[in-house]
Amino acid sequence: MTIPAALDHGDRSEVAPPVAGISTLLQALADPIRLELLRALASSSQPVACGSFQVPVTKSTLSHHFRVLREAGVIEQRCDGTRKLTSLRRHDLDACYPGLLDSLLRAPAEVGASH
Amino acid sequence: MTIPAALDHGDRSEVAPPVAGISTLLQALADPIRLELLRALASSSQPVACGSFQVPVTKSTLSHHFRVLREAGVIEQRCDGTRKLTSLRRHDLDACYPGLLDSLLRAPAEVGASH
DNA sequence: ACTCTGGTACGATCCACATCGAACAATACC
DNA sequence: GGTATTGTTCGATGTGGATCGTACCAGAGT
Repeated sequence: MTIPAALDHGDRSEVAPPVAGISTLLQALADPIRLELLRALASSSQPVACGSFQVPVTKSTLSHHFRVLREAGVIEQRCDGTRKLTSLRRHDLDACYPGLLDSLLRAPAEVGASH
Repeated sequence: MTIPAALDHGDRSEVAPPVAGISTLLQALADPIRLELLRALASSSQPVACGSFQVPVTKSTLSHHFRVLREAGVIEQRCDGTRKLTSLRRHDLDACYPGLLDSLLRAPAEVGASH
């Protein structure tokens, strides 16, 4: 079940942790800001740098949100020079919770997620 | 989208509130206890009395959880003599968030949801 | 070397919430 | 009437989390 060392690209600094349990996952996704981040990530095919998200929080708070998403197994981040590219772990999520991500993305976005 | 008054049965003491927004809904379902309640409700075809749930909390806390679920639009409750029968608003949920409920119920239950 | 730029880490603050016990309300039963 | 039974409501409490500012760190560019 563990990834054979020969197949695991050694340069991944952060071995993707398992996707979290369902309540942890829901908790991670229950925050409006994080939901917005999820949508942004889902709507872009390429990994996105943390700084290029338009959310009304400071960068430290943003960093916190990314940590929560990462620890819940929702996203993956790899360093690229001075910035960090974030991408959705769509495949893993679909494997663990089939249909969940799709149904969330299909849901109408929260208008004015600021409050 | 609002229900025409002529079609809305006036005798419903609790006019089923609209299902909440996605983050509120996720927040409501993120709690392990409430997820357990959801599963119990989903697995029984008939409405269930509040007291007959086997969760490790006092009845006041249980009442609180039911209130959260009710206000999020997840459940519906109607009085029956001395007890209150709770049922899942499966249809409304499926209408608002297609696939969400199914994917949640398909997810593996959190083992020992007690803590 | 210095200086941006992008991001993390740490402390502090504030607020929401899960929990409890106790008091209360309403129905059923004797 | 009284007494269970079933739930709700109301403090009070503790904990977790969302937020911020500041300090810090690592690359990239000059």
